[in-house]
Amino acid sequence: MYTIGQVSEMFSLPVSTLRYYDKEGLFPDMERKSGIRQFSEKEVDALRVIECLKASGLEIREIKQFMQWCSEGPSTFEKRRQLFANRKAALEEELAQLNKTMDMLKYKCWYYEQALKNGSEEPILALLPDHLPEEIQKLYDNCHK
Amino acid sequence: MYTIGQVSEMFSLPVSTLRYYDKEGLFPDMERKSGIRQFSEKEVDALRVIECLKASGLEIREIKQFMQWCSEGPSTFEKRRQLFANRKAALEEELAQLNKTMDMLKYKCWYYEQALKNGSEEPILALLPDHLPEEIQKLYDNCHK
DNA sequence: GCTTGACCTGAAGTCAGCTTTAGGTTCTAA
DNA sequence: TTAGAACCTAAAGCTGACTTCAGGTCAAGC
Repeated sequence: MYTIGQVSEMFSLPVSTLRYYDKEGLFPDMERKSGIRQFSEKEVDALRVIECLKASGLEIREIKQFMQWCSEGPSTFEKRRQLFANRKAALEEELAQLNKTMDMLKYKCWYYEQALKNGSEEPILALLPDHLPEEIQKLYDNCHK
Repeated sequence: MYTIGQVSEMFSLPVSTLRYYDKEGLFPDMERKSGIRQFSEKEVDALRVIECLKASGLEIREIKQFMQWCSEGPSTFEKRRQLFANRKAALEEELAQLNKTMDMLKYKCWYYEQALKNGSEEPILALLPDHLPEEIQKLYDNCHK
Protein backbone atom coordinates (compact mmCIF):
# COMPACT_ATOMS: atom_id res chain seq x y z
CA MET A 1 0.00 0.00 0.00
CA TYR A 2 1.22 3.46 -0.92
CA THR A 3 0.18 6.98 0.02
CA ILE A 4 -0.62 9.52 -2.67
CA GLY A 5 2.72 11.19 -1.96
CA GLN A 6 4.66 7.98 -2.60
CA VAL A 7 2.85 7.32 -5.88
CA SER A 8 3.49 10.94 -6.87
CA GLU A 9 7.22 10.29 -6.39
CA MET A 10 7.16 6.94 -8.22
CA PHE A 11 5.58 8.42 -11.33
CA SER A 12 6.91 11.98 -11.10
CA LEU A 13 3.33 13.20 -11.20
CA PRO A 14 2.00 16.02 -9.00
CA VAL A 15 -0.24 14.93 -6.15
CA SER A 16 -2.93 17.23 -7.58
CA THR A 17 -2.93 15.25 -10.81
CA LEU A 18 -3.46 11.96 -8.98
CA ARG A 19 -6.37 13.45 -7.05
CA TYR A 20 -7.76 14.77 -10.35
CA TYR A 21 -7.52 11.31 -11.93
CA ASP A 22 -9.29 9.83 -8.94
CA LYS A 23 -12.05 12.44 -9.10
CA GLU A 24 -12.47 11.63 -12.81
CA GLY A 25 -13.02 7.97 -11.92
CA LEU A 26 -9.74 6.46 -13.11
CA PHE A 27 -9.35 4.34 -9.96
CA PRO A 28 -12.86 2.94 -9.57
CA ASP A 29 -12.12 0.55 -6.72
CA MET A 30 -9.50 2.42 -4.73
CA GLU A 31 -9.87 2.02 -0.99
CA ARG A 32 -9.59 4.63 1.74
CA LYS A 33 -8.69 4.55 5.41
CA SER A 34 -10.38 7.36 7.35
CA GLY A 35 -10.64 9.42 4.21
CA ILE A 36 -7.06 8.83 3.03
CA ARG A 37 -6.46 7.15 -0.33
CA GLN A 38 -4.77 3.72 -0.24
CA PHE A 39 -2.96 3.05 -3.53
CA SER A 40 -2.44 -0.71 -3.93
CA GLU A 41 -0.48 -2.56 -6.64
CA LYS A 42 -3.72 -2.56 -8.59
CA GLU A 43 -3.83 1.23 -8.78
CA VAL A 44 -0.12 1.42 -9.56
CA ASP A 45 -0.61 -0.98 -12.48
CA ALA A 46 -3.64 1.03 -13.56
CA LEU A 47 -1.51 4.16 -13.57
CA ARG A 48 0.99 2.53 -15.93
CA VAL A 49 -1.83 1.72 -18.32
CA ILE A 50 -3.23 5.23 -17.93
CA GLU A 51 0.11 6.73 -18.96
CA CYS A 52 0.19 4.48 -22.01
CA LEU A 53 -3.37 5.24 -23.06
CA LYS A 54 -2.78 8.94 -22.56
CA ALA A 55 0.38 8.76 -24.67
CA SER A 56 -1.62 6.99 -27.38
CA GLY A 57 -4.01 9.94 -27.49
CA LEU A 58 -6.97 8.73 -25.44
CA GLU A 59 -9.00 11.24 -23.46
CA ILE A 60 -9.55 10.98 -19.72
CA ARG A 61 -13.22 10.05 -20.03
CA GLU A 62 -12.36 7.20 -22.42
CA ILE A 63 -9.72 5.95 -20.00
CA LYS A 64 -12.35 6.06 -17.27
CA GLN A 65 -14.57 3.88 -19.44
CA PHE A 66 -11.74 1.38 -19.84
CA MET A 67 -11.05 1.29 -16.11
CA GLN A 68 -14.72 0.58 -15.48
CA TRP A 69 -14.63 -2.28 -17.96
CA CYS A 70 -11.65 -3.65 -16.05
CA SER A 71 -13.58 -3.76 -12.83
CA GLU A 72 -16.55 -5.45 -14.54
CA GLY A 73 -14.54 -8.61 -15.20
CA PRO A 74 -14.23 -11.04 -18.15
CA SER A 75 -17.50 -10.00 -19.82
CA THR A 76 -15.71 -6.88 -21.13
CA PHE A 77 -12.62 -8.62 -22.59
CA GLU A 78 -13.86 -8.06 -26.14
CA LYS A 79 -14.50 -4.35 -25.59
CA ARG A 80 -11.06 -3.94 -24.10
CA ARG A 81 -9.44 -5.81 -26.96
CA GLN A 82 -11.26 -3.56 -29.42
CA LEU A 83 -10.09 -0.47 -27.60
CA PHE A 84 -6.44 -1.47 -27.86
CA ALA A 85 -6.82 -2.54 -31.48
CA ASN A 86 -8.34 0.85 -32.33
CA ARG A 87 -5.61 2.69 -30.46
CA LYS A 88 -2.97 0.68 -32.29
CA ALA A 89 -4.45 1.57 -35.67
CA ALA A 90 -4.73 5.25 -34.71
CA LEU A 91 -1.15 5.36 -33.49
CA GLU A 92 0.09 3.72 -36.69
CA GLU A 93 -1.62 6.52 -38.62
CA GLU A 94 -0.07 9.12 -36.39
CA LEU A 95 3.39 7.63 -36.70
CA ALA A 96 3.10 7.67 -40.48
CA GLN A 97 2.15 11.36 -40.34
CA LEU A 98 4.99 12.17 -37.95
CA ASN A 99 7.44 10.45 -40.26
CA LYS A 100 6.36 12.78 -43.03
CA THR A 101 6.80 15.69 -40.68
CA MET A 102 10.26 14.37 -39.88
CA ASP A 103 11.16 14.36 -43.57
CA MET A 104 10.06 17.98 -43.82
CA LEU A 105 12.29 18.84 -40.86
CA LYS A 106 15.24 17.01 -42.41
CA TYR A 107 14.69 18.80 -45.67
CA LYS A 108 14.53 22.15 -43.91
CA CYS A 109 17.73 21.38 -41.98
CA TRP A 110 19.52 20.69 -45.24
CA TYR A 111 17.92 23.77 -46.82
CA TYR A 112 19.25 26.13 -44.17
CA GLU A 113 22.66 24.50 -44.12
CA GLN A 114 22.89 25.26 -47.84
CA ALA A 115 21.49 28.76 -47.37
CA LEU A 116 24.16 29.46 -44.75
CA LYS A 117 26.91 28.09 -47.00
CA ASN A 118 25.72 30.17 -49.96
CA GLY A 119 24.59 33.22 -48.03
CA SER A 120 21.38 33.05 -50.05
CA GLU A 121 18.33 30.91 -50.70
CA GLU A 122 18.25 31.57 -54.44
CA PRO A 123 20.49 28.71 -55.63
CA ILE A 124 18.35 26.19 -53.74
CA LEU A 125 15.03 27.59 -54.90
CA ALA A 126 16.35 27.27 -58.46
CA LEU A 127 16.51 23.47 -57.97
CA LEU A 128 12.81 23.17 -57.09
CA PRO A 129 10.68 21.27 -57.59
CA ASP A 130 12.66 18.28 -58.91
CA HIS A 131 16.35 18.96 -59.34
CA LEU A 132 17.49 18.55 -55.75
CA PRO A 133 20.26 16.09 -54.82
CA GLU A 134 18.83 12.59 -54.84
CA GLU A 135 18.58 11.96 -51.09
CA ILE A 136 17.11 15.39 -50.45
CA GLN A 137 14.70 15.06 -53.34
CA LYS A 138 13.27 11.96 -51.65
CA LEU A 139 12.63 13.89 -48.43
CA TYR A 140 11.15 16.81 -50.35
CA ASP A 141 8.82 14.61 -52.40
CA ASN A 142 7.75 12.58 -49.39
CA CYS A 143 6.55 15.61 -47.47
CA HIS A 144 5.16 17.64 -50.39
CA LYS A 145 2.73 15.05 -51.67
CA MET B 1 -3.62 35.72 -55.36
CA TYR B 2 -6.21 33.84 -53.30
CA THR B 3 -9.07 34.90 -51.04
CA ILE B 4 -9.30 33.57 -47.51
CA GLY B 5 -12.14 31.30 -48.64
CA GLN B 6 -10.02 29.73 -51.37
CA VAL B 7 -7.14 29.08 -48.99
CA SER B 8 -9.59 27.62 -46.49
CA GLU B 9 -10.66 25.13 -49.19
CA MET B 10 -7.08 24.33 -50.26
CA PHE B 11 -6.00 23.41 -46.74
CA SER B 12 -9.33 22.21 -45.34
CA LEU B 13 -8.95 24.78 -42.58
CA PRO B 14 -11.84 26.92 -41.29
CA VAL B 15 -11.73 30.56 -42.35
CA SER B 16 -11.80 31.48 -38.66
CA THR B 17 -8.54 29.61 -38.13
CA LEU B 18 -6.82 31.49 -40.94
CA ARG B 19 -7.96 34.80 -39.50
CA TYR B 20 -6.75 33.66 -36.09
CA TYR B 21 -3.32 32.78 -37.53
CA ASP B 22 -3.16 36.18 -39.17
CA LYS B 23 -4.09 37.93 -35.93
CA GLU B 24 -1.33 35.98 -34.18
CA GLY B 25 1.19 37.31 -36.67
CA LEU B 26 1.84 34.19 -38.75
CA PHE B 27 1.63 36.10 -42.06
CA PRO B 28 3.73 39.16 -41.24
CA ASP B 29 3.76 40.66 -44.74
CA MET B 30 0.35 39.74 -46.06
CA GLU B 31 -1.23 42.46 -48.19
CA ARG B 32 -4.80 43.72 -48.20
CA LYS B 33 -7.03 45.39 -50.76
CA SER B 34 -9.66 47.62 -49.17
CA GLY B 35 -9.47 45.62 -45.99
CA ILE B 36 -9.62 42.18 -47.61
CA ARG B 37 -6.69 39.76 -47.15
CA GLN B 38 -4.71 38.85 -50.28
CA PHE B 39 -3.07 35.44 -49.87
CA SER B 40 -0.13 35.14 -52.31
CA GLU B 41 2.05 32.08 -53.04
CA LYS B 42 4.22 33.32 -50.20
CA GLU B 43 1.44 32.94 -47.66
CA VAL B 44 0.43 29.58 -49.09
CA ASP B 45 4.01 28.33 -48.73
CA ALA B 46 4.10 29.75 -45.22
CA LEU B 47 0.97 27.82 -44.38
CA ARG B 48 2.60 24.55 -45.47
CA VAL B 49 5.49 25.27 -43.13
CA ILE B 50 3.08 26.26 -40.37
CA GLU B 51 1.32 22.89 -40.65
CA CYS B 52 4.66 21.10 -40.44
CA LEU B 53 5.87 23.09 -37.45
CA LYS B 54 2.57 22.62 -35.69
CA ALA B 55 2.74 18.86 -36.34
CA SER B 56 6.24 18.85 -34.87
CA GLY B 57 4.86 20.33 -31.65
CA LEU B 58 5.76 24.02 -31.99
CA GLU B 59 3.47 26.59 -30.38
CA ILE B 60 1.83 29.40 -32.33
CA ARG B 61 4.01 32.09 -30.77
CA GLU B 62 7.18 30.21 -31.72
CA ILE B 63 5.92 29.84 -35.27
CA LYS B 64 5.29 33.57 -35.30
CA GLN B 65 8.91 34.12 -34.28
CA PHE B 66 10.06 31.91 -37.16
CA MET B 67 7.89 33.77 -39.67
CA GLN B 68 9.37 37.04 -38.49
CA TRP B 69 12.87 35.67 -38.98
CA CYS B 70 11.85 34.72 -42.50
CA SER B 71 10.88 38.27 -43.32
CA GLU B 72 14.13 39.61 -41.83
CA GLY B 73 16.20 37.94 -44.55
CA PRO B 74 19.53 36.07 -44.65
CA SER B 75 20.79 37.42 -41.30
CA THR B 76 18.48 34.92 -39.55
CA PHE B 77 19.50 31.78 -41.51
CA GLU B 78 21.40 30.44 -38.52
CA LYS B 79 18.48 30.94 -36.13
CA ARG B 80 16.16 29.19 -38.55
CA ARG B 81 18.57 26.30 -39.03
CA GLN B 82 18.80 25.93 -35.24
CA LEU B 83 15.03 25.90 -34.92
CA PHE B 84 14.67 23.03 -37.37
CA ALA B 85 17.56 21.12 -35.83
CA ASN B 86 15.94 21.43 -32.40
CA ARG B 87 12.57 20.35 -33.73
CA LYS B 88 14.17 17.35 -35.40
CA ALA B 89 15.82 16.26 -32.15
CA ALA B 90 12.58 16.76 -30.21
CA LEU B 91 10.59 14.76 -32.73
CA GLU B 92 13.14 11.93 -32.66
CA GLU B 93 12.62 11.78 -28.89
CA GLU B 94 8.88 11.77 -29.31
CA LEU B 95 8.98 9.03 -31.94
CA ALA B 96 11.07 6.86 -29.64
CA GLN B 97 8.49 7.35 -26.89
CA LEU B 98 5.61 6.59 -29.23
CA ASN B 99 7.31 3.39 -30.34
CA LYS B 100 7.39 2.28 -26.73
CA THR B 101 3.72 3.15 -26.45
CA MET B 102 3.11 1.13 -29.59
CA ASP B 103 4.79 -1.90 -28.00
CA MET B 104 2.52 -1.55 -25.00
CA LEU B 105 -0.50 -1.47 -27.30
CA LYS B 106 0.70 -4.55 -29.19
CA TYR B 107 1.27 -6.36 -25.91
CA LYS B 108 -2.20 -5.44 -24.70
CA CYS B 109 -3.75 -6.58 -27.98
CA TRP B 110 -2.09 -9.95 -27.54
CA TYR B 111 -3.07 -10.02 -23.86
CA TYR B 112 -6.77 -9.59 -24.56
CA GLU B 113 -6.74 -12.04 -27.45
CA GLN B 114 -5.40 -14.63 -25.03
CA ALA B 115 -7.84 -13.58 -22.32
CA LEU B 116 -10.72 -14.04 -24.76
CA LYS B 117 -9.43 -17.43 -25.84
CA ASN B 118 -9.01 -18.58 -22.24
CA GLY B 119 -11.97 -16.80 -20.77
CA SER B 120 -9.66 -15.59 -18.03
CA GLU B 121 -6.59 -13.46 -17.40
CA GLU B 122 -5.08 -15.81 -14.86
CA PRO B 123 -3.02 -18.04 -17.21
CA ILE B 124 -1.34 -14.97 -18.70
CA LEU B 125 -0.64 -13.28 -15.39
CA ALA B 126 1.06 -16.52 -14.31
CA LEU B 127 3.66 -15.99 -17.07
CA LEU B 128 4.71 -12.55 -15.80
CA PRO B 129 7.23 -11.07 -15.54
CA ASP B 130 9.52 -13.15 -17.77
CA HIS B 131 7.91 -16.32 -19.08
CA LEU B 132 5.92 -14.85 -21.94
CA PRO B 133 6.34 -16.18 -25.51
CA GLU B 134 9.55 -14.78 -26.96
CA GLU B 135 8.09 -12.15 -29.32
CA ILE B 136 5.63 -10.94 -26.71
CA GLN B 137 8.27 -10.87 -24.02
CA LYS B 138 10.23 -8.42 -26.16
CA LEU B 139 7.25 -6.07 -26.38
CA TYR B 140 6.56 -6.42 -22.68
CA ASP B 141 10.16 -5.72 -21.69
CA ASN B 142 10.47 -2.82 -24.08
CA CYS B 143 7.54 -0.95 -22.58
CA HIS B 144 8.02 -1.91 -18.93
CA LYS B 145 11.55 -0.58 -18.56
C1' DG C 1 -1.03 17.61 24.47
C1' DC C 2 0.84 20.01 20.61
C1' DT C 3 3.11 21.03 16.53
C1' DT C 4 3.98 20.03 11.88
C1' DG C 5 3.80 17.90 7.63
C1' DA C 6 0.98 15.17 4.68
C1' DC C 7 -3.41 14.39 3.72
C1' DC C 8 -8.46 15.95 2.41
C1' DT C 9 -12.42 18.85 -0.27
C1' DG C 10 -14.96 21.90 -3.56
C1' DA C 11 -14.54 25.66 -6.31
C1' DA C 12 -12.24 28.75 -9.02
C1' DG C 13 -8.35 29.77 -12.13
C1' DT C 14 -5.20 28.85 -16.15
C1' DC C 15 -3.62 27.88 -20.77
C1' DA C 16 -3.56 26.99 -25.79
C1' DG C 17 -5.88 27.00 -29.72
C1' DC C 18 -9.53 27.69 -31.66
C1' DT C 19 -14.79 28.92 -32.53
C1' DT C 20 -18.81 31.68 -32.09
C1' DT C 21 -21.33 35.89 -31.90
C1' DA C 22 -22.85 40.36 -33.16
C1' DG C 23 -22.67 43.84 -36.03
C1' DG C 24 -20.79 45.89 -39.95
C1' DT C 25 -18.46 46.35 -45.04
C1' DT C 26 -17.39 44.87 -49.80
C1' DC C 27 -17.86 42.33 -54.02
C1' DT C 28 -20.60 40.04 -57.70
C1' DA C 29 -24.15 39.05 -60.56
C1' DA C 30 -28.86 39.62 -62.15
C1' DT D 1 -29.12 49.15 -58.27
C1' DT D 2 -29.87 45.97 -55.24
C1' DA D 3 -29.80 41.17 -53.06
C1' DG D 4 -27.01 38.13 -51.07
C1' DA D 5 -22.62 35.86 -50.62
C1' DA D 6 -18.19 36.49 -48.81
C1' DC D 7 -15.50 39.35 -46.48
C1' DC D 8 -14.20 42.22 -42.00
C1' DT D 9 -13.51 43.20 -36.52
C1' DA D 10 -13.49 42.86 -31.47
C1' DA D 11 -14.88 40.38 -27.86
C1' DA D 12 -16.72 36.56 -25.59
C1' DG D 13 -17.10 31.53 -25.25
C1' DC D 14 -15.42 26.73 -25.33
C1' DT D 15 -12.64 22.42 -24.27
C1' DG D 16 -9.49 19.39 -21.91
C1' DA D 17 -6.36 18.67 -18.56
C1' DC D 18 -4.70 20.26 -15.07
C1' DT D 19 -3.32 23.64 -11.03
C1' DT D 20 -4.21 26.71 -7.34
C1' DC D 21 -6.69 28.33 -3.49
C1' DA D 22 -9.03 28.48 0.93
C1' DG D 23 -10.05 26.15 4.62
C1' DG D 24 -10.13 22.00 7.09
C1' DT D 25 -8.56 16.85 9.02
C1' DC D 26 -5.24 13.26 10.31
C1' DA D 27 -1.04 11.08 12.16
C1' DA D 28 3.76 10.94 13.95
C1' DG D 29 7.29 12.63 16.81
C1' DC D 30 8.58 15.52 20.72
